[in-house]
Amino acid sequence: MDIQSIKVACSSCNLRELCLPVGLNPSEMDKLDHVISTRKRVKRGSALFNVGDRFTSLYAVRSGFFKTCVTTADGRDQVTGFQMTGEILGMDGIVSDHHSCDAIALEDAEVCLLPFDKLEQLSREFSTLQHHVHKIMSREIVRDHGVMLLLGSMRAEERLAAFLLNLVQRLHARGFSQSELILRMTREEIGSYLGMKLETVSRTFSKFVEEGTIEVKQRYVHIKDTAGLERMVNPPQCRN
Amino acid sequence: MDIQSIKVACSSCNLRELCLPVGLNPSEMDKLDHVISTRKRVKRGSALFNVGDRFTSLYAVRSGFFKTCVTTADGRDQVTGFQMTGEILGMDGIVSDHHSCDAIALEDAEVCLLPFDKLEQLSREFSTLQHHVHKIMSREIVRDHGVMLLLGSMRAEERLAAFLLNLVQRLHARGFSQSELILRMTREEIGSYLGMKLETVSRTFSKFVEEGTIEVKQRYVHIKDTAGLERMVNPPQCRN
DNA sequence: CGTAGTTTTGAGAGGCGTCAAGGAGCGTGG
DNA sequence: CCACGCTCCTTGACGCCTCTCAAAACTACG
Repeated sequence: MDIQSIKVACSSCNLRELCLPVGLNPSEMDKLDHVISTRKRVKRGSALFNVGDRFTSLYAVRSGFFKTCVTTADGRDQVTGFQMTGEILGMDGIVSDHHSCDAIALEDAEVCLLPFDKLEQLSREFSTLQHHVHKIMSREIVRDHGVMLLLGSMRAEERLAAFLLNLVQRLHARGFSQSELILRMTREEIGSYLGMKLETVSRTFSKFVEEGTIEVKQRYVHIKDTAGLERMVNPPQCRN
Repeated sequence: MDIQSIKVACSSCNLRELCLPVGLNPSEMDKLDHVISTRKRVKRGSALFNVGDRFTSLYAVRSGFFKTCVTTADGRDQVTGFQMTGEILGMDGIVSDHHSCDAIALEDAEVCLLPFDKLEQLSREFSTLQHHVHKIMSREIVRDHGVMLLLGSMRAEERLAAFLLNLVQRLHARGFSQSELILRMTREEIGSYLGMKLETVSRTFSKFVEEGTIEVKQRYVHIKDTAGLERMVNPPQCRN
């Protein structure tokens, strides 16, 4: 059987509570199964799609970890997000029928293809799915606004604290620890996402370690003082 | 007649080439007219919606100028965008049924209400509108990614140059000059959007004036050297 | 014409970037 | 099993860009 086109079904997927099908009833789920039929493997370091690729479908991360990034004419690039299990990729491509960012797998990954024309067609048939698609796009917009806030008005420590808290929170929602995580990206990629240089990321990690807030061993991070990180992001007593 | 609920029609609106109805045929436009029936005036300085307000509809800017901004717990806020004629506001509210940012009119404004349930209903009836709604949301996502790039990897001069170019380009698409504009926002609001302090914004304006790239008189800006600004954003010969 | 809001400009400080060197982890091949 | 090289990470020294604080000028508006 061709590994590139495994037959799959949302209805029997253990991610259905996280992914596209949340909130659908069995009959709706059944219809969705007809739309989502193929998976695709992406090797670590290779692209799910690149800037300029024709947009045909959204992708749901089945396993693995992705980054999306945009690039300037002069070669600087900016990581715009990290996507994990159950999250949806590719919405940037709808507006112009072509992708406007690269999506790179940070570890061997598998995605479910959601052909967009079929998704639209099914959305016209039942409003639950339609509204759900709208919510997913809206969530992305709200998330982006949060990143803009981070980039526009936080300092290095606050950015990294917010980043770590966001990561563990998402991992926790997937059944992982609230206090331990393995970073799937390099310091440079973290820095690109947070608008700082990799040296500053490294120094800030070291500072957190000195303060006893976290433990770090390479990609492994143990958050010893969640409240401490939260205080960094939202200083409680400077409210005016 | 109540000024708060003017009967309106997309089909006879002079913004139909910029706004929601682009690409619809006459019969589709006719259906859209049944959904979009009311306008609302918003005075300069007051809010179209605030964080936490219940989300019921999108808004199309009919006239005037808005900013949207998010706020941290400790009172810092970040302008996430400026919206002008023909642009759509409110998509942040879909995901949680409540708005996650404030939308403030920077000058007396008028918006058309697009009740979202009716918009979804009509979207299910014809795919042109459905796809168009998706495109509008996707465009917002792509725009946000651009802002993230700007905030994450550009210096003050590049940010302001990119900002001015973006503004005139959008104004030009609305029939205004390619080289002259009136800023509707304060230096502080520009700074908040671009992730810099108002003093830095002012200094950077002054620098551009000294270099002869622009003329500035308060809110009035005349771009004398568009190519010069473009060179600032995309340095041509530093490619690797 | 006075007052509040906005903008400009200056001086000084500090956070983060830049440049550079060294170290740790990991896969590959002998 | 160890050596080697590669990538990634850490740490230091220094400099610059931007922030902070402050004062003054300008505009708008009542």
